[in-house]
Parts: sequence; structure tokens; C-alpha cells
Amino acid sequence: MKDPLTSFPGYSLRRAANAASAELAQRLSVVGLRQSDASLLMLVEANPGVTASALGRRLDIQRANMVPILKRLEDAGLITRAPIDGKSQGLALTEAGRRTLTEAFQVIEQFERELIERIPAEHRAHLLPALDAIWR
Amino acid sequence: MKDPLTSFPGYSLRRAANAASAELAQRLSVVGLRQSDASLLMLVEANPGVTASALGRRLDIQRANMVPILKRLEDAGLITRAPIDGKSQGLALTEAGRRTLTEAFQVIEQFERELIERIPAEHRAHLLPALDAIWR
DNA sequence: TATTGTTATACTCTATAACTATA
DNA sequence: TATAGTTATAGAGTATAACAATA
Repeated sequence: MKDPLTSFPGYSLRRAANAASAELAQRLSVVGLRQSDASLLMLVEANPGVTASALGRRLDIQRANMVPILKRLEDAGLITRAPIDGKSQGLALTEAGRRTLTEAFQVIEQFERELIERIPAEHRAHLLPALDAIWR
Repeated sequence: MKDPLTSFPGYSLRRAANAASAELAQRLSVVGLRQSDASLLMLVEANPGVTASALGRRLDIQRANMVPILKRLEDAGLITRAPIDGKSQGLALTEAGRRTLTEAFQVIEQFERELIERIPAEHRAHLLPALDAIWR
């Protein structure tokens, strides 16, 4: 079949992201996490006491959509919320959260390693700067 | 805020794809199309008489999910379905479909041009081959 | 006045199972 | 038996509007 889409970087970008995303989601499900869970746990670990709003801004997740994610992670015993003042709450990992994140981190590092290895060596170093130029 | 995610190509891949996708979706909405509509119209134009199943395989859209897309495009008068045999239907663009696709094509080419221009020159040529290595 | 957290809601995309009819 | 088209349905991600309480 003729495929005029093959010449569009934007199309390949979407397809590559979808393929990688589906693969990582499947691997993370073994640890019981979604991608947004894992990225959120990483940011909380690196920034203990961070607020939900600040996390949402950094991850481009709207405040309203943070609510069910945080509720799920709290129900799973992975994070705690502690009042900072009357309207803000500081997030932190529980011990179980740290353990789960360690597992997730291994899954993700293995995934990233394999992702990079799929790319011909001469293109490898260019991918991250090219991608970052697109969205940052 | 500390951000340990910045070093993961997989994460940047997802963010770049999301950003690009949102941008293109907005521009295509002016023409009245979604991204899946536009890619589907392109493939139909390049392969008149193609079946829904074959399109789905090429675009990685499941048969069941092709139904509402094709219905929408047919209702909008952009494609026609003609029986090939008792169980298959060949798809083709209508005149309006060709006109709309021409508009969409201009939007997409402009979008792709701007996307590439955002990438520093020394990385540009590497993006497409790197992405294709990930998903093809 | 702006921000935080929240509720409610709706739309899109995607995934699965099952069914009918035909090759 | 495998394939084409379809229906129904559920999950996940995302977007908007609105609200109360607080900074």
C-alpha cells in the first residue's frame, strides 16, 4: 500500500511515542503503576513537600486531573499529604512508595536502554536534543 | 523544581509528541478534521478502493474503532464506500473529500515545516530515522 | 484578587468481546 | 477457518466550568 505519511516527521513522532508508550505502560503494570504515577512519584521523591498544583504545572496535568491520580496513589499507600498551610498540601513518599518507585525505576531504566539501543548509533545522541527542542 | 525526568528520552518522546499533536489538532480543526481523519484521507487518496480493514492495519487502528471514523467522514460527504464483494467495501474520496484533503495537506505541510525548524540544524536530519527505528 | 484543592462532566482515543455474513 | 464489518462497552487521558476556602 502506498503510504504518503512516511515522510512526515510529525506522524512518525506520534507513532513512535504511541509504540513506546504502550510498551512502557505494559511493563509498568507489573509494578502496579501507570506512566503518570511513575513520573509523579519520581518528582515527589526529588521534591518532598511539593504541592499538587506545582506537580501539575511541571507535568502539564491540570489541577482537576491530578485529583484522581493522587487519590489512587494515596489509597495505594504510596504517598502522604500533609497540610502546609490552610489551602496547600505537601506531598511525600511513604516507605512503600519508595520501594515501589525503586522497582519502577529499574523497569524504566531497562526500557529506556532498550529504546536507545533500537536507534542506529549515528542517530542516537541527536534524539533527546531534537525532542527537547520540540516541546521545551 | 528538581526534575529527574529530563534525562529520559522516552519521557521527552511522549511530551514532544503530545505537544506536537495538540498543536496539529488545533490547526486541523479549522479544516474540520481530526488527525486520524487527515491521515485516513491521505491513505485513501493514495490507494483508492482500499478497505477499512487494510487501512486499520496500516494506521494501527482497530477495525472496531474505524467504524465511527468512517461514519463521520461519510456523513461529512468526504468519502464513499462501494461494495467490492459481499463482505468488503472499497473506499474512495469524493470531490469534497479531495478539496478538504488539499486544505488539510497545506495545514500539515506548514505544521511539519515549523516543527522541523524548531530543531537545531545539526540534529534535524537525525530525527526521522531515529523515530522510525523506534516504531517501524 | 489569585491560588489551591475539589466536584462534576464531557469528549476523545483506545481496547476487548461478541456477533453476522462472506471468502 | 479466516476475514470484513459492525455493535456494545469499558478504560484511560484530557479539557472546561464552577465552587469553597485560603493566601
